[in-house]
Amino acid sequence: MTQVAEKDPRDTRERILACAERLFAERGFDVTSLRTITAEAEVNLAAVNYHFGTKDELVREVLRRRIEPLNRERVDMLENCEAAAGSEGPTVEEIIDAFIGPALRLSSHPSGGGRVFMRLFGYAMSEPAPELRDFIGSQFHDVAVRFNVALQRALPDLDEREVFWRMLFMIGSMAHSMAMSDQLHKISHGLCDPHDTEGIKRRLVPFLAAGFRTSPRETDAEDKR
Amino acid sequence: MTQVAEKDPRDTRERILACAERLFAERGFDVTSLRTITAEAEVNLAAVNYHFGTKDELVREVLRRRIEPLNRERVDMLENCEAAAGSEGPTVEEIIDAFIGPALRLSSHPSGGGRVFMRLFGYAMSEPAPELRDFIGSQFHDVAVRFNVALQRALPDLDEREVFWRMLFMIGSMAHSMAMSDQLHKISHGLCDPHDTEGIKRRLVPFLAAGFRTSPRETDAEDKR
DNA sequence: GTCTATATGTGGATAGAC
DNA sequence: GTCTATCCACATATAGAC
Repeated sequence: MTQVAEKDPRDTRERILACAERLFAERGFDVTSLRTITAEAEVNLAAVNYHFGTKDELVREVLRRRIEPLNRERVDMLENCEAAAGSEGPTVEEIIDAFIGPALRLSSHPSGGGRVFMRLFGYAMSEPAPELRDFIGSQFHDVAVRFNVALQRALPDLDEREVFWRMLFMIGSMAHSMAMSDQLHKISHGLCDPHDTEGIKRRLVPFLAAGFRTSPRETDAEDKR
Repeated sequence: MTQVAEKDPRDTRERILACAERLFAERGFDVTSLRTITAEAEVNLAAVNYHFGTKDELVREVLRRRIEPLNRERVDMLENCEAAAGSEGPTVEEIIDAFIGPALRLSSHPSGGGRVFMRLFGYAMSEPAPELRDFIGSQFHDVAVRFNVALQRALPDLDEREVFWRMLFMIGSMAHSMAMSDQLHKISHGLCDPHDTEGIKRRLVPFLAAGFRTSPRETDAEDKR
């Protein structure tokens, strides 16, 4: 009957996930050993294999834990602004914001780990390991399709292919901005503050919206040879 | 006096670099062992340490070998279009093309390795290892400054900070398009051909130019609170 | 410059006691 | 669920003969 809570059985598991996330973000998946993770989390080495089976499964769980709620929020935001917009549909800015906003918001969330994941996220997007790429691709497939449809509707001049390309550009600029977050301050000689996620969004959304809105005429002309 | 050329001493070194580049791109720096590289290149394991000292130095040399000529070409193109444009300076499109064109051209170069490096390049940009990040940053520093100046001149409405952010977005979309090149075909259900580097450029340059040209008014308004 | 052999370290994973 | 002890594979790097 003391005030000290008895050990939550999920505590170990959560501590492993939190430390793994941070270390993966700082150093990468491969160079971070299970020994480093368990030492940092102050849990036993064997606990990882007990809770997650293998290191690969731990990596996937670290990613899944953030990506799933993130993508849920994206779809929620998209549906909300679609409902609010009525028959003419939401603007390009609103759609882009529904895609980018949740990711940037996560990174400024006070509950630790968000900002850490921002880097991890940007990094994981271009991880070469084929199995991991496939895993990440599968996590994003439905959302990508959902936003592609919404963008095609908002931009009737663009065909499906053109929207795909431009979404790739959008995801790239977002992921890169996130992956570079800790380097940016130095590179820009203090001019850009990577922690200012509001500022990033305020700059990125109009930048991308202008890109999406530009006429595809030039490319079409050559495609039809 | 046979027609078989005697072994070029640089041959071993070059074969190591070529195989390392390909394997790094396919699997990542850390998981690719020197043993895999030397087996593939059909050279002795110890040859790596003889020619490059350490694995880290091999990694840097693989990157340097492509980045240095790439960045030279970028600056050359920029200077050429600046000279041709006269006093009013080159257009945003020309500047963006000078930055992105050489990278995409490298990827479609017939001499093998180019397309491979495209993936490696996109991947290395967001590699978390701090030493490698610093190395890559140092390789790009001068070029980044050079293009920042050129873009500021072409876009007098933007201040240095805004140009920095937009360059970050540009680099992100470029690097990501390159890193994703082999996945894109699948994701888009065959709609997008990642080998079509001309097509990428034809889509990416107008997309980015429109983003760069968009008015920074909204962001300024809030910055000045 | 190239090879074999090896020193030396570290990794992931598991068996089995508690 | 948690721990210790350990197995075993594989890594980088080097010493020293050719």
